[in-house]
Amino acid sequence: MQAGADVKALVTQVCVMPPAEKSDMKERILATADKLFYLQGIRAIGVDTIAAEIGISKRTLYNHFPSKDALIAAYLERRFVAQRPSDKQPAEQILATFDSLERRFAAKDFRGCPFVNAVAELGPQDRAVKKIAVAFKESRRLWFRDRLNELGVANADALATQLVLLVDGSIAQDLVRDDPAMARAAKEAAKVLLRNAGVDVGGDATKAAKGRKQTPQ
Amino acid sequence: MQAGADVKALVTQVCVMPPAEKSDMKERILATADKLFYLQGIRAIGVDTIAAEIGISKRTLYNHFPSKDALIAAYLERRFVAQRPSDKQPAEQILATFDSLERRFAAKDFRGCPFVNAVAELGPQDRAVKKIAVAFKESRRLWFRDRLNELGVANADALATQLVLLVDGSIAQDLVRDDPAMARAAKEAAKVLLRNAGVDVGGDATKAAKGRKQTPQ
DNA sequence: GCTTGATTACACCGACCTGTGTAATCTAGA
DNA sequence: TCTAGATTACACAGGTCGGTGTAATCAAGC
Repeated sequence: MQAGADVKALVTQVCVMPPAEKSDMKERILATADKLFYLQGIRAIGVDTIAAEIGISKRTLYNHFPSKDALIAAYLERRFVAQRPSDKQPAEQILATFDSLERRFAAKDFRGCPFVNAVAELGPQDRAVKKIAVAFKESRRLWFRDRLNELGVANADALATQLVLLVDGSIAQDLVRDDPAMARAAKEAAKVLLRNAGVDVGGDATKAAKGRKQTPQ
Repeated sequence: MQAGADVKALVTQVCVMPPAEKSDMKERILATADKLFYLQGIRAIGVDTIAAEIGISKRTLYNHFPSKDALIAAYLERRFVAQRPSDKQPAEQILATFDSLERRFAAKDFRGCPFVNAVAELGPQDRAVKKIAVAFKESRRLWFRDRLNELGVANADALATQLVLLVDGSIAQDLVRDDPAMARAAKEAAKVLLRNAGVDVGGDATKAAKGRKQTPQ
């Protein structure tokens, strides 16, 4: 499956359906699976647990999903949320990503990146999971790249990669340390990288510069 | 358990014992558990599998470890390898970290950070696992900070945090993408951050600067 | 009323899991 | 040779897991 198709499918799912209507059983199952899978882990949660949490029979769950694997795939696809368009300046949008990250870190139900976690849990053998995880990571990288291109940055592609490293790095660090400050650290690093690429991100361009001394070697 | 104690225990374990001697059963179990846990996942591997892989009975395994949890803890503690001292310049040491990372990414048995994976797999409820994961992450951060202090960098602490973000970010990205270039991207970003802090990392200090035109390095 | 489809309860399967109990066997050292 | 500890095979307990089969129930639309 491709990134574009995933996003399109999701947008259809989210936007076309009347919002309050269709409290579909399938959606209820997915929402519950999402909560439990994400918070407790995919392997840690059995289908019985999900059914019990909703108050339905296991048979009903299996009427909507042919297998747990299918439920896992649907869970990840549902997590593949498209970034909503913004009218802010590209540089602000990029930096706002890290503010949003910090807010999510502070929430006590944050448990890292569901895609990375799924790959870590299910292993590289699970091609389907890996595929959607790659698609998600790449979609975010391309989002950064598009913003950088809007800014006229020359090496937008390489810089976009570096920015996603900061995003995923802060997520991994927060996962083990529970420290939302990781997002701020990532933001500061991002500012340096952007400034170095000629982007005006406000503040003094040489603010953090010049550690005391260093010996030329 | 503390980071310092862990490192000390490990150094004892590794250095004091004659290398070829002591093909201890305990060590054989640990080595096999390490391979299987790391490559396939902790939850995916049962104690029977480990025993069968070595060719011993499950009873023997339980004679050396009181429970699977204890084996998991020992596995992670064994992974807590101390960085060996280097005579290279601090800046080189820092950058060499990313070269080493790239080499490990290229190996086909690389499966991300065992500590992050364990936390992702076992969940935040497992306090013991989380504790050692935090200790490991912090020890690496402190290693960076020490090198930066040797360089006389002013905000060594903040910069060290940013560097570990790049390390963990590249690990997470490589885990899902299988792309060793993530390590190079992290290294380039690290160079920019170091340069911005006044560290001489070789190459033109303003080469990548200023948006528009420049040749790829 | 009747039909159709969704949902229900519930038993059950085979597989795998961690962990234990036991009694026999092997091996190294005094 | 005797002893003590490690290791063995093997059965088994008690549990969870994913998944299925079946027959009853419920609700909506014709």
